[in-house]
Amino acid sequence: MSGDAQISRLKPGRRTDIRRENERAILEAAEKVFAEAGFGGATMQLIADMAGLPKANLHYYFATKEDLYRRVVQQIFEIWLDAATSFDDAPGPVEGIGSYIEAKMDISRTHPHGSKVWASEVMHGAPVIQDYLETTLRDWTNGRIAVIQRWIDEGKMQPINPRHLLYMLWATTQHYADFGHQIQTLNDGKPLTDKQWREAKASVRDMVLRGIGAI
Amino acid sequence: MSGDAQISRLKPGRRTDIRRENERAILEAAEKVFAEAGFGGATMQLIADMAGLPKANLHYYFATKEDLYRRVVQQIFEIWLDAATSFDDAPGPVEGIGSYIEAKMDISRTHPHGSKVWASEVMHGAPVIQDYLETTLRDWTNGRIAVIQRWIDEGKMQPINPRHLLYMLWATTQHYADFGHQIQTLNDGKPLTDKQWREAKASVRDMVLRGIGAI
DNA sequence: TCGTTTCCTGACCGTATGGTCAAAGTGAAG
DNA sequence: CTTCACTTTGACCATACGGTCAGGAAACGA
Repeated sequence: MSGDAQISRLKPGRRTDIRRENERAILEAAEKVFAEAGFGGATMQLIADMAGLPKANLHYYFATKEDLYRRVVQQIFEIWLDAATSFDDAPGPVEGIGSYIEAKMDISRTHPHGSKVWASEVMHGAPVIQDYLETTLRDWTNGRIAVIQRWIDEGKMQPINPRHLLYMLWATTQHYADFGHQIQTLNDGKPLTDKQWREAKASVRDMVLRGIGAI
Repeated sequence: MSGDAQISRLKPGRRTDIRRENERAILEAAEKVFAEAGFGGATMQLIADMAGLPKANLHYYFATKEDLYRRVVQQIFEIWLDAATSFDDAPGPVEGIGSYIEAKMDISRTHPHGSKVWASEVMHGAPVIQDYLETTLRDWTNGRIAVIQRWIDEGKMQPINPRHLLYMLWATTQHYADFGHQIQTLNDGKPLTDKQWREAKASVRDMVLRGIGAI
């Protein structure tokens, strides 16, 4: 944990805004702390400090540490689901999978903390979001597998196993968030520049699309 | 954390064996607990219970929780380094990268806990093994990049960015360990069978090798 | 057998953490 | 201004955790 600056907290304004603004600041701080320390290593005190609130105030908005954690995990899950819309209404794998990769790479750059929290949650056996895996994610996966299978049947790509293609998409894109520290270290300790991010996206896109015989 | 059985601990035997056997049992239990709970969530008591030893005995062999953790992380790192020998003395990418993928997929199956501990460590900013990243891993990476670049120059594969290929190799293979729980859930809650593992390995291998234009 | 080193372990300690609570502060409606 | 619901907060509590220690048990060499 480095000496990070305090998360910005805007002026409260109206009564309704107070709640929304404080919840937002808490969630933003929590996402960062959970990502950097894990659920067990994170402390409510640290989250409170980063959000610029007394610890007792956190428990006013979120009853328990687990409640707060659950909300953070749900957030990234919904962001990822949204990113998949491009998948469906695409004529073929080049557009569908290509844009999905781009979207997920963008999220890895803009929401690295959320990605890490998700990864941590799944690695620990998904104690909090197991039901999501068994319902929403399972349905989503089966839907996408059907789309990919259709593209295969239409001869638009090689007859690969759609399931393992999905795993490859998740693995390669999220790697840039979850292992961002390792990547940065191997990049002479400096974060990837805009140009390097474009190259990363293009590399992943090209290798995957060529890998499935779509280009 | 599910109600896991106790780690097997063989009979002590001679004086020298006692130390080796107990350290082995502790490390095995620690790997599992750190993987399932994270560093912050893991407790020495739980590791002790799983190793079948009193907590005070853990501190006899490992001074602190961090010492124990460091040893666990080093273990998986060395296992991965060993798996890379196949990379060097290969005539081309099909053999070199192909066998590297197979080796890393095998490790994901046999050492899922270690892989998770590594992932967790890197996600948290590598507080314990940062020096490894900056020395051993960086050197290793540069060496492999040189090999890949040679293959490209020899026309044995497409001119992709070697660095991003390495990231793809790490991401795709380790995904089967780190996100094993998610994969199992999407596999009707059942662990992958031998046949499914073979298919996973073949899928990753084929997609990657085709993706770099090696097949 | 005896002395010495290594190993074992229950009891204990200081600290940090998640969570509680009562009392005070504050904005808006009437 | 008064009222009332919403918000804020310092002080506090029970618990759990990492780590310590002293004394006993077991293995080993002579």
